[in-house]
Amino acid sequence: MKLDSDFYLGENVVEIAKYLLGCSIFTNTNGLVCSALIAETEAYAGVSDRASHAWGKRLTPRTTTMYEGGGKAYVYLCYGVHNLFNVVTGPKGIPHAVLIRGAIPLTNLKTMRNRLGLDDQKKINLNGPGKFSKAMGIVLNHNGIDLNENAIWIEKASIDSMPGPIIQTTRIGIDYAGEDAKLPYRFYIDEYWRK
DNA sequence: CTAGTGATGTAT
DNA sequence: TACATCACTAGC
Repeated sequence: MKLDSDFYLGENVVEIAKYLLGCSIFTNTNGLVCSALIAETEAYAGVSDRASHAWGKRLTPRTTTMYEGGGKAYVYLCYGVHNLFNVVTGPKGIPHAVLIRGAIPLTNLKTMRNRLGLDDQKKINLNGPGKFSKAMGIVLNHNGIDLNENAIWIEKASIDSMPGPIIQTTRIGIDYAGEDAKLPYRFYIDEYWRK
């Protein structure tokens, strides 16, 4: 069952980032459906968070999606190479987002291997936001799409996919954010990887 | 450790 | 119109 559309409208982006751990994310790209279990997330807390693209109420062509209200996909190109996927959360006008940083492959591993250029036997590692998006077939065109539709969606964790201990720590790759780089807005499921 | 990548934002 | 920057990854 897809997450309720009201869920994405929640005010507390940090709580949402944590809750998304253990949920399943699905993509249907060019008719190829893949799914993975969300194992690592980061919260970006809107206008007051120096690490956020929307810091200081910045509203640009790129960040418009973040202001459109929870339940949208915010996808942007990082380092000219990687399509990073975020879940927009919060009420309309509040540009909160959760970056999906890592996942465990669940279904259609063959398609993921093809997209990653891996051999048949090789283990698929989605331990990084760029790799996650690449394997799932998420590209810039997905920016702004509705997560209640059928291109990308998230389902609630089932009882038997409930994760073990969750680690809460600082975010990656945001040294430019000054004091806000110390905020404990990153979450991951301990048993899947440690970094 | 370092190079590569190109859209995006900000300043001319 | 120009230029610096970047929520990363692969390969030493």
